Amino acid sequence: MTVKRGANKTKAKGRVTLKDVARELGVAASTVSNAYNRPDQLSPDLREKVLHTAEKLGYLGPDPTARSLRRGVTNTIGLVYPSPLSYTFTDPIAGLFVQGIALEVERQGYTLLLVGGEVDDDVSAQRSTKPTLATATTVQVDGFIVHCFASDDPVLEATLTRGLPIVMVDHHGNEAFSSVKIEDELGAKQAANHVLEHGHTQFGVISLEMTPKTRSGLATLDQQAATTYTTTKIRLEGYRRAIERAGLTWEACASVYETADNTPAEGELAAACLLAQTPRPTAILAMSDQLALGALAHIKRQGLDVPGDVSIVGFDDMPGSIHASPPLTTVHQPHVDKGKHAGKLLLAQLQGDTSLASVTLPTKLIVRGSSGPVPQK
Amino acid sequence: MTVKRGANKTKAKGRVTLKDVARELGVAASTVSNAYNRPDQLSPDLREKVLHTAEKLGYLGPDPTARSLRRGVTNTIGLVYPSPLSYTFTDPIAGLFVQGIALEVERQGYTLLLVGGEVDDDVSAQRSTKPTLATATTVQVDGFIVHCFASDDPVLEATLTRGLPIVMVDHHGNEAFSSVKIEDELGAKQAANHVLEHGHTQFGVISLEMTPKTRSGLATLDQQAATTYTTTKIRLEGYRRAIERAGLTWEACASVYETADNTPAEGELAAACLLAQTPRPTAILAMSDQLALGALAHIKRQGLDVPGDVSIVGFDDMPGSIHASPPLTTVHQPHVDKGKHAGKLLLAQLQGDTSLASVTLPTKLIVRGSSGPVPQK
DNA sequence: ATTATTACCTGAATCGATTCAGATGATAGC
DNA sequence: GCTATCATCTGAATCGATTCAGGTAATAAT
Repeated sequence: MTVKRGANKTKAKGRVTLKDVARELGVAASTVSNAYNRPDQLSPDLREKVLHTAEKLGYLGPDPTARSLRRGVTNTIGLVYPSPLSYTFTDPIAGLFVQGIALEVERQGYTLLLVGGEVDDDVSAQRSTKPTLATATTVQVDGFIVHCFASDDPVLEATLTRGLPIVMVDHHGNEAFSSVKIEDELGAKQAANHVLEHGHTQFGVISLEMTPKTRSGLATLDQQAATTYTTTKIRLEGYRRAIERAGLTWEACASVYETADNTPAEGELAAACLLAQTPRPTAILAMSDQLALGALAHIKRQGLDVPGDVSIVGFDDMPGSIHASPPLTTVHQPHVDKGKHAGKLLLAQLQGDTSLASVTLPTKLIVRGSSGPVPQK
Repeated sequence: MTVKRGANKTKAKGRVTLKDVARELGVAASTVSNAYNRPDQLSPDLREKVLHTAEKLGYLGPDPTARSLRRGVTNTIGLVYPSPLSYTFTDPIAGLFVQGIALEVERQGYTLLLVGGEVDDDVSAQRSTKPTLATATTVQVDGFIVHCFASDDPVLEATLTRGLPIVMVDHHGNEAFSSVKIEDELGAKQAANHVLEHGHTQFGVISLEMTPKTRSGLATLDQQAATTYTTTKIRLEGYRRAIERAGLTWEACASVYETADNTPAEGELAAACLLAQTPRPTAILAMSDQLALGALAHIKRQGLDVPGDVSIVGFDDMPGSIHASPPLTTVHQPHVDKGKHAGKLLLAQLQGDTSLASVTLPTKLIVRGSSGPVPQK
């Protein structure tokens, strides 16, 4: 790594404002404003002069903040995540969702503000000696798209107090907002049924976080029942219902491992733990492809064959899962579409539509190479 | 897909302001402000009353825009891309870069505003009947991180006119700003040398965009020379120098295909075209893994073996490349680190550091399965 | 008992624009 | 020649807070 340093230009001290331009030219401030915002309100001549003087004086154009204050509009949409952005964007599917939102809102002139949950470490603790409000309450936006799991999440609450238009994403059970979600339960059932049809009867479930205060490890029935993250809860139920519907008993046939992070590394830990159970699961149901891919890596490293010894079914169909070896069987969900719908719904609200809409997108099982019949013997 | 609609709550009409709270309580506005911003400036008793009255009246806390105007600070960093966000986030490495930035700036209380280039289609043309300034000029931020290729890009120019602190990323040749880049030329040389060492003498180069107005197709020497996107230009030079250094002639040994988008689909087109050249290239040098992966897919579909018949070397080492089959040989660049350095450099400027720093991060050749000796025959 | 602190609170100025109801003069209509 | 219309431009109000130099009254110091 190479680093070079040099001197910088001196920074402009006193800022040039619209008023300065007006004074210099002997015209009213409103005229200068019009030169920028309503060219038809003044003679082309004068406008030319205004623009020219502005340049001469180093006026950089109307200050966006002042304009927003006066107009009452920011042309910005807040995309809120419960976790720090540095974690959120660890997951490749975050980008797809952003892409979808952008597809809808960008051409309407909106920009996207990323708002992450609190970073909790000593550095931020030190920062919090200053009186800080949750960033969600201090952010300048016209509306929010909230990607949130738990109803009691502080970030969510802070966001709600803003009284701005909101669209909730992947959040089940709160009918007070417009929302976009997927068929989580159906998706989980599809995954489980797939391996059930292949004769599997022992399952290892790799679960996403169940509550905000989470740690890696096997989850007891009680812990499972205490799940507050709605997506996790519903997928878990999907797995369970499918398994029970097949005449099996959940407690006897499925071990559930709760992960603290949605990362391949956690998937590896989970797999290691689940493979140590007796009887050993022959099928792994993972709530995300990130986890599934980690599990896959670990299992192969143990010298076991996938799907010969163990079948794996993921969830999300993230880009890359198709390239795994073997390619990952997974439950596809339309990430980009989710973003598009969220954007569309928020846009409608911003344009005054007060009706409340809820969109549920379909999931689809994609059978690839990581799943197969239960091993004989 | 399921859609439900229902009635929404009525929206609050006249907004409750700090002044309303002050009036209701018979105190000065400054006191209410202090209740929120400097609790030590008033008695706990009164503060309690203020907060309570605020809640009673439905006051949502200090308006962020007004606060920003007064304070002269937004606590927001603009991340500027030359292309629309909907395209930018098509590339998985965009997320990694965001992650890196967030890692640095998030805990300092900054949020990230995504600013994309102009969407140019009929819809936005229709929008432009309104007098709109480039969004980069209307966005409320304290500073910019600009990810930009061409020096003459209008988005870049608009950004510069703001007179705010800036860090340029992946932009070579402009020493007037702090910047973060990678060893692009070295990386390209590493890629080319790798296949040269394996005896290859016929190359197909799959290039990224060379200019803003670009279209897919073979690029003549003139077109290559006219490249304005600096990253493309430098990588191209790297390939070329390595090849000439090996005693080969660029024109005779390398066909260059320029792609319009950095997508696998374009990579496939490029591969199709390059394979049709005579003599047929035995090694493909792609300027991104997205392109390389597309090429790989196409070549395998043609019944050719990689690396048996054709070697492929990518660039970027994006997540997923390792899972390709065969795993992709590529030039690794530290995406997250790039973000971190950009964030750090901007933060320094925001804190008053006026020195100008330029960081160049190393690249590294990662040899995996997609490259091998030149086919005998 | 007098002065110095301290704790708590207020008023007015300010941040940088936008907006809209007019004022002014010039042109057009009859 | 007189009114109506039009094209330009201006002034003042406003958006919603923050800040800082004081002002009081109560407490502490001498």
